[in-house]
This record gives sequence, structure tokens and C-alpha cells, in this order.
Amino acid sequence: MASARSAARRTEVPASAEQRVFDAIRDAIFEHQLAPGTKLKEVSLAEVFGVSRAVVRSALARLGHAHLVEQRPNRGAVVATPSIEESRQVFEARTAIEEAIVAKAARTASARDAAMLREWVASEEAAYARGDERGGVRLSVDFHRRLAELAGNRVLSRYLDELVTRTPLIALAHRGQAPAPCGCDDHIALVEAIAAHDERRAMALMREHIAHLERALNLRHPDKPKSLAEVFGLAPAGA
Amino acid sequence: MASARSAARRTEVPASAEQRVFDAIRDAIFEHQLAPGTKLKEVSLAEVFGVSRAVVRSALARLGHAHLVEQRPNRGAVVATPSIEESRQVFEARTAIEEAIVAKAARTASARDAAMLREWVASEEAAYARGDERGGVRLSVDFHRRLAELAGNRVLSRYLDELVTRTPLIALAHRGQAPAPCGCDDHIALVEAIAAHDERRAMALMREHIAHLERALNLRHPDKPKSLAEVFGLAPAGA
DNA sequence: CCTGAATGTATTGTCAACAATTTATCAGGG
DNA sequence: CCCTGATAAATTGTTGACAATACATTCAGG
Repeated sequence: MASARSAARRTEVPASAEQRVFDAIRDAIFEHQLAPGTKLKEVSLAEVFGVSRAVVRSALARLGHAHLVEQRPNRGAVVATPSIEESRQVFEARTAIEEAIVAKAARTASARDAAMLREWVASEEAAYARGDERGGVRLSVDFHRRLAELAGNRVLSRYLDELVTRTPLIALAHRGQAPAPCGCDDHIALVEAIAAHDERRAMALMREHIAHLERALNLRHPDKPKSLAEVFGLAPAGA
Repeated sequence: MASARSAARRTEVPASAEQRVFDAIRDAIFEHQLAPGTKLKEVSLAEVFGVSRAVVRSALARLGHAHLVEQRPNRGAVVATPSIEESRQVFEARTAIEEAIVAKAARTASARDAAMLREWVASEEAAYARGDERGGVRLSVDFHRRLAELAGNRVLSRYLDELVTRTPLIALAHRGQAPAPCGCDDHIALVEAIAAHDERRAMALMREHIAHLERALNLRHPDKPKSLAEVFGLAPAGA
């Protein structure tokens, strides 16, 4: 059902040039064809995509708003390099938003909804079981989107989507790898809590789940931000 | 202290053309010079502001992302008219995000922070007391921003800011008026809960406070969306 | 009189060129 | 040899014009 929208028409509306460029750059970032910090020059991109600078510019603006690229006035755009602190804040925000989402889902989910979620998680497991990590990750991520959809709040859905989209970039910037898989066990437990309309438990599980995700990235947060002496190996603070 | 940044330099950096246009349109919407639904034609705006269409276009894109204008492909932009449902979702999202903010603030706020908040609310009261409703509303809104700042999460701050910015438009669309004032009593209670590091109480107070705000707008949510028969007075569902 | 197609107008999407700003290069002085 | 300042190249910001699409008007047919 989820893929119905994309598979419905073989010949979709031809998607504006700006959309194509946006998608291409975004995907290139995720595939890490474009490493964090890479400069995105408008003319180069325009030539590559065979469009004018105006559409590249527009696409970059949108990517900037999504925090996938950083834009400095008069100084161009680079692929974003989320700092450790920023990454922690993204996960903190995800906790807040997904707790709210899962709470509402637990309150309002029907039996049909629960069944759908169970099926979803099953296909996740199947993907991982057959070694399709890539597909599994995608399904795991979409599980969170699905939950948001179920909560029926487009505002929160949009925020979640933005945060979920930023997550792989964080993984790339700090591990140089694709994001760690979601851990199906957490999802299963979540679904059951939702099915049982156990709001409190669902929230607690979600909080833990996101903590797991964050921990899997090894974001050691250096509360003292590299004491400068440390960085240059001059007068060490501990010597 | 808050106004220091804006008053620091009389001659700020001259702000890009796009920024000026963005600010002007946004302000015009808030002052209801531009009613919800008003079409925003690029050429007209370009002439008015004495700039090219490209910068208007860029400003409109940003306004679109802020949900202050609605953009339809090939069909231009109009001042957004948030539906009742959408408005409810905005408040629901505010509840989720501001609960998280106030929880963290309650956990981490220092005595200095508490003092600052008390002072802030006092200046709110003073503004209302001397009949300066406009200034009072602004201070009340900024109180929420202040809280977000205090929580120290830029991601959540940004979301809050977006939602807070959408609120006056909601008020305009459904009451044709400026937003109702915030109610200083709620703020006072909040500050005390934060000062006492009473996380639970602070969250509950914030939830209530936002419910008050929403109620003040009289958003009667018609769960059945005007059954079409109703609209045209044909075969009424209840006849 | 109403319906619907065809034409014309208005509006947005795209482009290539110009202006302003930043970054890189290099000569001269300390 | 390094630092400072001027010059040149590269890059972004902005503009006006052209192309494609949507909207309004008119007019023929029922």
C-alpha cells in the first residue's frame, strides 16, 4: 500500500527541474558520493545537471532549509557537517517529537492499524534475515514515518521527517558509514505497546529506542569542547 | 539584554534584498495588510520592492517553507489560510515541543535563569498594565522563545519559533484579529515551577497554558467536515 | 440561454549575461 | 623567510528577457 503512490503511474508528472536536482544532490549525500564539507559550486552543478544556475540555487536553498547543506551568504554552500552537539540535539528533538507521536498513536490506533504495523515490522525482519541490510534500514526508517502518519498530525510528521532525514548525514559525518540498523526488537515491543493502548509504556519504549540509535553512533559528547591545548598539543590540561 | 543584539549597531549589515522582501511580506501578513488567501504575484511584488523577480521568488520560497504562504506549482503563491484542523495540529505540536523544552529548562535552569525569567514576566505585566497590548503580546511570545533558548536545543528552538510564528496567522484566519494575549498568570506559575526544578509540574502547566491559548481562539473543530449537503442545503444529513 | 472549444492575456518557470563580493595569486617591504 | 597589501581569478547575488503553463474572454453550437 505504501508503494502504491509511487507505483501508481509509470509516467509520473515529469517533476520540475528543481525537484530533480534537489533529489539528486540529496541522494548523492546519502550515498556518500558527496562527503560532508564538500563545496557545492553552482556553476559546476548547473553544468552537471544541464540546467541553469537559478534552479540549482533554488534546490540548494531547499537543501539548506532541510539542514543537509550549509549556506553562507556570499560564500556558497557546502554539504553540512553536523557537529556532535548538533547531533545530540537532533536526537533530543527526535525523542520529544516521537514520544508525542507514539503517545497519540497508542491512544488512537485501531486493530487494523496495529495489524499493519505488525506486518511492517515483519517485513523489516524479513529484509534483515535475507541479508538485505539496505532495504531493512529503509523499512526501519519508514516505520517511524508510518507511526507519524498514524498519529495524524502533519506538523509533527514533517518535523519527524526532517529529523529522520538528517540522521544518515549525522552517521556519515561521525562514523563515515551508513546509519546503524534500527533494531527490530525495539519496534516489535513498540507495536505491542501501541496495540495495547499503553501510552506510558509506548513513550518509554520510544525514548529508549532513540537512545539506542544514538548510542549506536558512538557520539561521545566532549562536554569540554577540546580544550584548544588538546587540539594543538601544547600545554596539556592533564600534564 | 535581549535588545542588545539589535541595538548594538545602528548601521547593521545592509541585509540582503531577499531578506528585506521576506521581512516586509511577513510583517505585512502579521499587520494584516495581506489577508489570508491574498494572491502574491511576483511581478507586482518585484515592482513594489524595486527588485527583480528572482529575489521575490526566493523570499516566497522561504515564506512557503515557514508555512506563511502556500505555494502551488505553476499557480503562484497565496497568503496561507490555515484550516481548523491544521491549526489544531499546530497547537498539538506546540504542546509536544514546549513540554520538552520546559522539562529541560526545569532540569537545568540556574538561579540566574529563574531571576531572568521572573524579570521578563514582570516586564510583560508592566506592558499590559500600562495598556501597551502590542508590546505585551510581543513580550509574551518572546517569553516562549526565551524558554526555548534556555533549554539549549537549537533544533527545538527552531521548531518552536516556526510554530510561534504561525500562530498569529491562525488567529487572523479564524478570528480576523490579533492573537489573544498570553495570560501572565500562566507564565508566572511556569517560572516558579522551573525555579523549583519541578519538571512534572512545569510540563503540566505548559500543557494547560497552550490549551488556554488554543481555547482563546475559539477553534471549534467541525469533526465532520461540512457534509457537502450542509454546504449547499440540499438533502440534509439530519432530515 | 447555456455549454464548451478556441483564442488571447496573465503569470510562473527557466535561462544567460552583468554586477558585487569573496578567494587566490603575487610583488614588495620588514 | 614571513608578513602585508594590491591585483586577478573565481564565485555568488541580481537582473531583464524568453519559454511554458494556467487563467479569462469570446464566440460558435446546441
